[in-house]
Amino acid sequence: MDVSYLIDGLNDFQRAAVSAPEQNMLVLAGAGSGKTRVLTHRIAWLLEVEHIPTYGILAVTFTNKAAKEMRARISSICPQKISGMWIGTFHGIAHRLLRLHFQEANLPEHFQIIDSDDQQKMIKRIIKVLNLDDKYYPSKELQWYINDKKDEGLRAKHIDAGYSLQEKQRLQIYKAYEDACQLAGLVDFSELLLRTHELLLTHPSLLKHYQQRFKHVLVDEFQDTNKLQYAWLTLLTDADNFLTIVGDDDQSIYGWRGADIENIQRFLKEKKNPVTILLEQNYRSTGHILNASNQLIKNNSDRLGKELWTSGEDGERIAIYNAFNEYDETRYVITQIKKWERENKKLCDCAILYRSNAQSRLFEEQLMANQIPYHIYGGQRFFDRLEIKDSIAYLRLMNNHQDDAAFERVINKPKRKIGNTTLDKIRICARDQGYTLWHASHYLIENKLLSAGATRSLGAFVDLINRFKEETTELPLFQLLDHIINHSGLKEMFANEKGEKSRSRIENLEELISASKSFTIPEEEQDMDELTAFLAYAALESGDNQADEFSDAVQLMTMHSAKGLEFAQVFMVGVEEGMFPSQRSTEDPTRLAEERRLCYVGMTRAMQKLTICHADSRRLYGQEKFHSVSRFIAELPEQDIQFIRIKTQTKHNYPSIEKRFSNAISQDVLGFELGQQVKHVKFGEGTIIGQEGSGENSRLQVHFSDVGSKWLMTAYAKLERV
DNA sequence: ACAAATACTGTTTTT
DNA sequence: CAGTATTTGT
Repeated sequence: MDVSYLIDGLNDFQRAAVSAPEQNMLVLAGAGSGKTRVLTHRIAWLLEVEHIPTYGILAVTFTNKAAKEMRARISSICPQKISGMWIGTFHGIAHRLLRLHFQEANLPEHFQIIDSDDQQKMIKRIIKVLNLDDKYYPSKELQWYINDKKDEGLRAKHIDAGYSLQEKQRLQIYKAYEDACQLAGLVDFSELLLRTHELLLTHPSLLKHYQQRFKHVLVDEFQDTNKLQYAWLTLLTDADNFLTIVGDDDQSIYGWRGADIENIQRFLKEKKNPVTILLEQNYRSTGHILNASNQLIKNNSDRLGKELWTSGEDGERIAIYNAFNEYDETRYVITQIKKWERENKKLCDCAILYRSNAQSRLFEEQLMANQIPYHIYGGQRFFDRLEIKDSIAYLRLMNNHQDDAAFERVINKPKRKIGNTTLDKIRICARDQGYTLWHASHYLIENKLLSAGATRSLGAFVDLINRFKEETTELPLFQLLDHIINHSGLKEMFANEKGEKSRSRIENLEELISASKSFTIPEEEQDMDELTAFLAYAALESGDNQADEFSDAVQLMTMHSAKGLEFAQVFMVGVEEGMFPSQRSTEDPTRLAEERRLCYVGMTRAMQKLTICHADSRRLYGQEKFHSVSRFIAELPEQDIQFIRIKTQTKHNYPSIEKRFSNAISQDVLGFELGQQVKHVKFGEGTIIGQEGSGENSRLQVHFSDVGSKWLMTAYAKLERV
């Protein structure tokens, strides 16, 4: 059979990876080295050449987006083989296994997935019900604690509190949370993985079955795996089968949420005869960008070692712009974008990358003011919206009456006269009797333990849910949702809300119904009923966030969310000590190294043009902060960068200084004149010695006796005439 | 049960 | 400073 189409056009190393014999393999794939291509072609190779059946392959990713892309690309290579192949996220695959083996996993048939919001609320309730002070035990911290332990594979019973009272109480909360989830049939994100791991560990025959089935397990972005995910993968491939991991230690930027970079070394040490293949040829960026990125990342120790190169041009040098303040930074970026636009290049090829989300605000404002379309990534996801979660909660409660998280959410939404007093009674009863909230409600009603009014309201709620269930048993999903939204009072409640929100909420509800209408059960999950599959979809899939990705707009996002993307022109902004690296990372070398990797990720997003900005001063938390240039900028080699300075000269063909002094300026620039004595809040007294631009964007050069000459934005510097 | 006042807290995010 | 969370007062 001719399989040349699988390796044609690949470089030697890519080809080696794709056509390697069946073995444990590490593909160390640098940024822009054609990683996804290699991974998908490798899978096609296994199918076509090694004759692995489709069900013999398990491909794991972190995000749904990546899974979707992989599926699409494999199917474009060998369309007839795609069905039946397991491609999914860690959580998605774990969920599928738990559904298939819910009994062995000790879960109720209609168990539900809760997101971290629900999880926090559950924990909060448990802390309260245990009579612990939430001052000493903030739910957020406990949530962290619990997820941390789960990610290490530890349950409450595995942990020894020693003599620490605090640890003892934490464990008590952890335990109570575990019990409450078990009772209610709820599984949080970490639990999906932990449960699956335990399922395989405690059922050797099942484990053996999957080991024999999955001849090859392939993992993308392996540097982001945590301890539990590693254990999961190695357990699954601890037989006559193989594990292929693809990743880049230099792009590990999720250590703070448990990703363990050591997993790569662990793989090399623990797996049988692992072969390493390096992909270093970069098909994305120019020589200057690559060289500078290489130099930067060399400042990290403990790297596996990798150096990107290109056969392409050196390109333009990296521009380093030293802004006076954050306004000037924004102004500069916008000027550059306008210039780009004038060259008839596409706005969507430009990205503004920042370290923290808060930095997007000024850019939004100014882009809006300049009528430049933009798109911000990382907003709230569709299924996370309040109105959507409320509607889904009704679905969940109908599907599984014991779902405490859903119960809490909708019991008094819309208002049905069930207040805190009644709710607390239900919670306490549930705790004392070991019941779920639904069960406790029944108990309280039957034993007449509530006031007449409360009994009536609570009874009405219980009846409502039961009635819904009866009325909708035979309805298709979208009609079911439609029924709930219209008859629960939710729609009315949102419609009566004041302001813009009301309209958008109703729109979202309608979109939810139409989403459910077009929802189809994934092929590999045909065994699930429609409702279960949809609920899982709502919990695990964020809902496509970038709906308008086809519109031509400047892209704004954090450097974290830029990973995996590429843009012709990239602006990295706020590259200052204290911002990037962030203040909190500066003391700890491990975290600093991660910041550096993040910088590396940011830089390697750029294909042609990279601009790095830093501002001398910016307002932060209501205070003016003075930051020095980021050490990362200092680490870039001189021959690859170019410092941009604002020209004092009349590059825009303005009249000469003297002329401007006598006419245009004085009215144009808010009444300041050359030679005028002024006072600045921070810099003291000085003399105006230069001017540039006009109106909002005009700048004045002022010579201060204390700090020398500075360029100031006229509109923001708040200069006082002396 | 709700609005208003006050306190608090400021990386990064997917599932 | 600005946004959220919690507490307070009616």
